[in-house]
Amino acid sequence: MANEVNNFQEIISHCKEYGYVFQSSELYDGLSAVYDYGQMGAQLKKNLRDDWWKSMTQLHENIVGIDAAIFMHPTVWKASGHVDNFSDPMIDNKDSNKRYRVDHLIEAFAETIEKSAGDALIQEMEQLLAKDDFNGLKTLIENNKIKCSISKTSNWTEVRQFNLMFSTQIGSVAEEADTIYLRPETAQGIFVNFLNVQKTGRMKIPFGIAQTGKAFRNEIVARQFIFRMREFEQMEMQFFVRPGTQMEWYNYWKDTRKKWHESIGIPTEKLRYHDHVKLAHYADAALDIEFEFPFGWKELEGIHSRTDFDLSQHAKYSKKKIQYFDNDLNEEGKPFGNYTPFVVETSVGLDRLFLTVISLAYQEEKWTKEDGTEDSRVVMKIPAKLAPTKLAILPLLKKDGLPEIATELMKECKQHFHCFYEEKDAIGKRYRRMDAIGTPFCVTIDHQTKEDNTVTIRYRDTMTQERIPMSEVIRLVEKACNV
RNA sequence: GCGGAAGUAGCUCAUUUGGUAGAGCGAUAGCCUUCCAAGCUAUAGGUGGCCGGUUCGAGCCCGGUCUUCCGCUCCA
Repeated sequence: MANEVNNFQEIISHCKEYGYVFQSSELYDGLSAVYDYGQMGAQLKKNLRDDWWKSMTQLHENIVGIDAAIFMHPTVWKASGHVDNFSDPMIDNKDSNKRYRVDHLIEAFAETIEKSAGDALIQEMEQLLAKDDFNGLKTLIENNKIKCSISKTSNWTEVRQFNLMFSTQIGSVAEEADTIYLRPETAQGIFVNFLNVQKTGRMKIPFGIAQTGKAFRNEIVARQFIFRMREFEQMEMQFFVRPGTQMEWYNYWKDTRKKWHESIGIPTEKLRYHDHVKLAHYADAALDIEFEFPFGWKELEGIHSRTDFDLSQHAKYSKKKIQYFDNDLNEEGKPFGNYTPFVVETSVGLDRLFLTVISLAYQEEKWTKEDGTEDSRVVMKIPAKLAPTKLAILPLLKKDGLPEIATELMKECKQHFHCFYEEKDAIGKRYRRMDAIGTPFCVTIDHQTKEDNTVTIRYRDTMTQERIPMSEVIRLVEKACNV
């Protein structure tokens, strides 16, 4: 099986051709950086999500799952810092491609001119900023002939507000300024439910809350297929720990999460850690688990030690006490008592994980047949436990009672896992179609089946086949899919 | 967001200087077939990304727009 190719463009085409990923609203020319999952993709994505969910909740007694709403009280985003930190008007210089915050640009200029004129300028700027008068700000910059410090030109774009968060209005009347944001991260839904879950679930620290769900970011540049989308799905878990033990848990999750990625078939050499040098305002340690995508090493999952920043902020903004009473005894034999727990977060992008699996699975194979002619196939070597369809049931011929036997087997197998039945076209063609969508097993019903109830099972990855009793099919497939 | 390039059937492409679109593969239906994209027959599928302009006439020229790709920039 030589000449394996792994080209990103081909992967994208293949995803479309076989019903994995479509561009959103393609009928209307598409919507930039938004994608839909097709009939195959939706199932693969669900299988990934289910495996993660199981690994977090079912396999950890001290982690529970929730499903928080996308809409949240607007104050949540003030407390989290999202409103204040990421909504400043910006302007670009077209010659240097340098982007400036408008207020910084004007303030810097004001310091270079006479003080009274500078003060007047800043006062004018603040009035315009308060009114969100972007045209006025542009005019102000032009009238003062403010130049870019790099290109020394005044060739500016329009002033724009780069707001990370999408917003809409709640209620039937928009006038109340009840602006609601689509969450830019799922984490806050966990933090605001910390007390609910801890009390009703009688959770003892350390414990975790897991959640999967959509998040929305109005990215300025969103490219590279489903790697960076405006609407995407996160799978994350916030682990609440006693202050001072966060590094211990940070290291535990760093290790545990990488092992999980390996458990779904990602080779170790394609994964690496990347420690953050510059930390976000809430973190005391952070790293990415990176995967070597076809376009380079990129973040797949983030592990952040978020300290008590989030819970403290929500306590402050809600004016409610968000603490935990720890009855465990410390070295002096006294309870640890009340404290605000620290948080270690694991946050993986489900769409990125999907892309990871797809780009590892996609392979073009070429070989020389026994008669000397060339042959080839495109195969998706998706691990059996993740594959959207587990088994194809194929009568060798469309007559002699073979379809009847195959249909009976189909009826039985579909109770256990996703199957696909096909009697059209030559057997080789059907095998290739199953290769293309990543079905790991095909069983073929032939004339011998009528004699002794055996079938041939054909393995996707090796293209080899063997004869097994028909009664063994379900057990064999289930075993392979639950590894 | 800035600069550059591209857009014709599901896919890959053709259509000599403007004269209202074709092929291969694929798909669907049938025939034939005893295990890796075989063969035969038939059918479906395009207002040439979209809008406008020039022209007697535009897939082809011009403008705008949308989407994609490449480079730069950004990514809490």
